[in-house]
Amino acid sequence: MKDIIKQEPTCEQELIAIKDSLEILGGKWKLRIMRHLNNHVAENNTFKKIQREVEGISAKMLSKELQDLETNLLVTRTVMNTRPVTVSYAITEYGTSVFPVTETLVQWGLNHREKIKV
Amino acid sequence: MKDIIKQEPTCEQELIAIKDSLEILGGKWKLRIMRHLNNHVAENNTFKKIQREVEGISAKMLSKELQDLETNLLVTRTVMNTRPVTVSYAITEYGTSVFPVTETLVQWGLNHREKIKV
DNA sequence: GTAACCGGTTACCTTTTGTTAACCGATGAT
DNA sequence: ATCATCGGTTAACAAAAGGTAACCGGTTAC
Repeated sequence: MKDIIKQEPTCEQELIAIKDSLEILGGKWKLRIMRHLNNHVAENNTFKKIQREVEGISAKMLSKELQDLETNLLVTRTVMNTRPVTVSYAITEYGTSVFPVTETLVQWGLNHREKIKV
Repeated sequence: MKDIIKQEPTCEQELIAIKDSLEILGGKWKLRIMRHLNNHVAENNTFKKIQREVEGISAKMLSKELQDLETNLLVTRTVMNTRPVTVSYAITEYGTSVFPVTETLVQWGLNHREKIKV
């Protein structure tokens, strides 16, 4: 007699959902990269450009994080036929679903900075 | 001639804000603990109870994470004069400001699970 | 007295994360 | 010919995060 109505998640399911999210988006860099790509969605985001603008990230980490994001279909990697060859990274349609997450983190971070200033 | 109007944060400021947030809320456990305390705000959240309900966390990690959260004024620790002594952890007023963050992560996690099921 | 529960701490270890520096082949600029 | 730029990879290493197990004092139940 189960209804088709979507059930509210239980508390346990919520904690599992957070765990799932953090497995894909957790760590120091992924959400920052996602936000950057979202903020520059119309541009040509080459490897070096991302590395310059996501402050502090090393080539090795950027390479690894972009691969992870590509694996989870959040980002695409496109080799451009320019000379010299450049590679362009772009957020996918699905990747834009991460926006609310980064947005709440931005807001919380700004608010927290205000708070501790006092 | 600066206006008092609140400025939109620049892209760089946004990335810094995310970094700030993750320094306080990042890692495997903090957001899960915060969500749990938020979901059980009316209850007596003892150490053991939290440990049972935030699945997989060890005493060591729970102890450390709760201390970190307390330091950042997101959680309070209260020793109850029960016998044997129990300790009750509660989310602070300020701690509830983290709710939007956990909420977007819950939603994203649930949605992602749906997506990869297909 | 013995065992179990509460709320942890400590030491030891592994895994993950991250850094630095060197190096690669290709292209383009001098 | 030489050097710089792009887009990385690799190796060696250090630091941070996390897990496991033993242990602590105190209390209560048997």
